[in-house]
Amino acid sequence: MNSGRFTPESARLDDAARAAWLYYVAGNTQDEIARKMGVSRQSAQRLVATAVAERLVKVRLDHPIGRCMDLAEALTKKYALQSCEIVPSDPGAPDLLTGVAIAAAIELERVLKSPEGKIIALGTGRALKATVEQFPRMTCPQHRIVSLLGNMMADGSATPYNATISLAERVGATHYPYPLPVLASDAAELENLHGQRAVRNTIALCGQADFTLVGIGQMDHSAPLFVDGFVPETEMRELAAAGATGEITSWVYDSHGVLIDCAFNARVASAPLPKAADRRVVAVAVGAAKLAAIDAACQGRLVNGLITNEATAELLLAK
Amino acid sequence: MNSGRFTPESARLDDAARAAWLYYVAGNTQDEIARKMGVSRQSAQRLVATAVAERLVKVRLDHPIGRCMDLAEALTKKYALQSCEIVPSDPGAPDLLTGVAIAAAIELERVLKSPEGKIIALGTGRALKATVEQFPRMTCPQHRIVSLLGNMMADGSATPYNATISLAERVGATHYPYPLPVLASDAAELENLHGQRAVRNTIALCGQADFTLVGIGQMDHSAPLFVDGFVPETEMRELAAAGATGEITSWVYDSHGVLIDCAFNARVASAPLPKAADRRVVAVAVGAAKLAAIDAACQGRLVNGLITNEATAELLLAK
DNA sequence: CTATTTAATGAATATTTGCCCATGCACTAA
DNA sequence: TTAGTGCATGGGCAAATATTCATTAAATAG
Repeated sequence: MNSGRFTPESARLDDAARAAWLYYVAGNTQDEIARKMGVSRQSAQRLVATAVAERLVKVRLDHPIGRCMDLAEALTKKYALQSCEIVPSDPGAPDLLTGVAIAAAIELERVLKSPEGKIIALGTGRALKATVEQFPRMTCPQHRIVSLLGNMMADGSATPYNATISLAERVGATHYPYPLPVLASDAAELENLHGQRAVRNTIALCGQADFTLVGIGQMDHSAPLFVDGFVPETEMRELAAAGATGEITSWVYDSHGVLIDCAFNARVASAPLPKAADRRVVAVAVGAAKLAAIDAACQGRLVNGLITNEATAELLLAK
Repeated sequence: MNSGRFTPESARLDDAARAAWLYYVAGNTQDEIARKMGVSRQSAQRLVATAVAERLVKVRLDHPIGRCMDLAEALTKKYALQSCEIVPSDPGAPDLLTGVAIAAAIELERVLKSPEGKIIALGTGRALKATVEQFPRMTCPQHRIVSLLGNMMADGSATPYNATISLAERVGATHYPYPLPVLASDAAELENLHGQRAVRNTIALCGQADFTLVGIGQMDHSAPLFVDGFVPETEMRELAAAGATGEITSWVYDSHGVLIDCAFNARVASAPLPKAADRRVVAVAVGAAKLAAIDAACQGRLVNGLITNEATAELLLAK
């Protein structure tokens, strides 16, 4: 079935999807698929592999693993969370994002399935990007998806960890990107930027969000803010000295989850973190490096929901 | 790590879910899972197999083709078909023939790629014509292509929906047109026509066809037989009164797919529809107007293969 | 306590899958 | 037209997975 008749690219994906269906849904061997589709066994293998690589194949596990449920309950109690989801860890790869990404996608899906139009606010980062990649294509134009912060550096270049646009594309919703850099050069410029009408509107939407999904950044040498080049090493050291423990949408907080009153936070252009306790603000974060940052964010009620994995959950409870 | 904390059964499923998670989400080999969970490789394999058998693992294909394959499977079951192919619909043009034409051409191509000489029997109509137009030029003179019916009207003029000749030209195979009108004026003339040596030979070939591809005609006011002028309005009304639901190569059948014993069918000059269940008889048909006709043809086993589109398939299943 | 049945285990083996590489075909630029 | 480049193809083989089967451990009845 080597249909190269229309656009070759979409035909290739069509065939890949078809092979993957025969493999995963119908339970054929690759040999049978090869015969049925009229290609060689190796080609059939490549088609199946393509479908996986292109993320056409989504696997999810429909079983609450007892250990994870226990951990979720314990964390909910410890931090007075509204929701907590723990996925199994791979002991060999405790920082793997796929698992939590699937869980977060399922959570998000639940919100987006609602027939009433909702406002979804998203942060940025690797965890958010992985979440959106797990998201199936669906049609729900009734919702609005808004970005909590920009992903531009001061010079206008962008980081690739933008979740809002990809998610909005997948679900066909209207979306509101955040048309500012992450950091202003000083408080005066910031005021100027925030004066723009479109920006004010976007920030207002963020405040009304029915569901807010963010990542959590640590503030050590492996900090996303530092690694991605938003903050130079000198400033990182200053922040560390001021007690900076973690960061959500660039707002830096201390070990109790209280925003630090400092020059850096005065330059942060992101939307304010939602205060209202009745809105769902969920963090997706995994890894020992983020431990203190996650603990602080939960303590300080910066978030009221957490999606993480078994290994991280155990460390949090041992803290 | 075999947590035997609660009932042994739920612990077993917990372990199965965990193993499946490590396998499908984290991408471990069963060997690695065995080491991590402290069991033998075989046990790890059994855990993964258990999770699949217990349907804990849900695989979803995030591609339009996936939906089509699900529909194909459902239709195959509903009508006990040997083959079923569903192509995506364009919601804006649900009756567009291009998609099914490509699918039918691919199906045909597979048969013609065989090195042994095959006999291919073709009907007529817009769907068949579109199919042949999608057919690539190839050289396979080992096959014989035979027409299941004529396309002349009683006065000798021809409709343009002839597939046999164009297909034979494209592949360089010998072909056998059907040198009769669609309808004889009465049973006596028909007997006379069928007595011709060439006609008898052609009909015999049709009976031996390895692959038969036909269209399906509806029998309402938009019926091809009526629109193309083979049947006058008065006779259409008579046929409708007799329960005529659809038509394949002009043989008219009722809502259960049983040929109607009537004056019209007694005048049909086309080759008999293949009876043998071991020969592949595939219909190409699309559109809400043809719904009842397709349903009846499948029910009555007039065909054992179906090529249609998503929209039509959904309507058929809802029937 | 023993005999019998049942289920679980891992060794051995068969099947299936993944990957590398030589080959050849199509396309491009000269 | 031709040489060059890239890319899909399928053979061959190693790795991974599934299955079979004999053995052992656990459960149950007598």
